[in-house]
Amino acid sequence: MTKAHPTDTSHDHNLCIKEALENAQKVCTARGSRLTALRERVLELVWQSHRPIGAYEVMANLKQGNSKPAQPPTVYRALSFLVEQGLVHKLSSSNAYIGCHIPDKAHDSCFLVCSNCQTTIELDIPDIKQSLAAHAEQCHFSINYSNIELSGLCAECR
Amino acid sequence: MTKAHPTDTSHDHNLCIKEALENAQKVCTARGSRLTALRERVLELVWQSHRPIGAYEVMANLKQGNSKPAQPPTVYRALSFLVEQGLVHKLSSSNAYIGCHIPDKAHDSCFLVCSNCQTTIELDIPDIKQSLAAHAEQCHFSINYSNIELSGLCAECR
DNA sequence: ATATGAAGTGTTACACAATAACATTGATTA
DNA sequence: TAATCAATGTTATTGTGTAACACTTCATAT
Repeated sequence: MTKAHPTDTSHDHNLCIKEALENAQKVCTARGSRLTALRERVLELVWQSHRPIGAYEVMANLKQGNSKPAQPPTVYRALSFLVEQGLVHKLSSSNAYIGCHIPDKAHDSCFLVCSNCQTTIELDIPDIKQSLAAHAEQCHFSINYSNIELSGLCAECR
Repeated sequence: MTKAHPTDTSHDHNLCIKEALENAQKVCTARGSRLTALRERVLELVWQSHRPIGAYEVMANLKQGNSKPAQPPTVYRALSFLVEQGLVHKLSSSNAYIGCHIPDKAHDSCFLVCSNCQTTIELDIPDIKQSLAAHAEQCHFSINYSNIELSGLCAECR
């Protein structure tokens, strides 16, 4: 099931961020990968945004905040790391990044992106992946990675 | 069902292209939209490519061929028109365009993209769309447009 | 036929997205 | 502590897409 969404005023999003960062640390140490200060800061910025955030937006926020400013390659490297680790997903239809709620286990997700407010919900839909794999198999095609982005209107906006 | 793929040597792809162009004309006149010379030429270039083709690649091919050279806005406008009309789909994960086999009726598709040879198969999967809509509805989300891109290995490459 | 407005295309310049290549710093480990 | 590799800094460039305005072509009504 999906956790409360950032725009959901009924929850403390700061706590949400804090949990995500702590969880990320746990995940990384368990894997022997390093969540450096920069990477953690970028992850924090991604989580702070209430909608998918672009790389240049992350960069701008780094400059504004108390962090050391960074150039595009630095930001992209941090984001790539986070995506590799499954801590963050990239939405290719908007070139934007969003924090992952279930970074522990590898998974492909399905995203519901509101075309009005950009609020984005991540769904875990194993049954659909099964079904897609079956369809693909009929064409003798084997799926490695699935990118599913659905746009429409969220509960608030419709 | 899916038509023969461009890389399938058992079929005459030129015929394929010719049919697609004729069909496009039919569709457009039926709708009262105009498939101009430029738009038709761009559509032809998209179909000629044996894999999804980028906007700048289309532009380069226009310059090379006997067509009048064109600037980016011109090419993007033509491509946008073709996408609007459903004659062409855009793959957002690769910023590339591919001809649609079933332009007559509005539909969202699912694409199987080979990560080795970029061969791309378009699947029509109404059952999965149903299922996705049902999942979305549980979050009070209504889907307008679905973008499903699956990468993996095609029959040839695996 | 021809004026008129809308749709389409041309052109220039620019904004946004991403990476190549190389220098430097920081963290392990022999 | 020297050597090594991972991470970050830096500069420059490539790739993707659009804003804004000029010009042309097409459809239609008069």
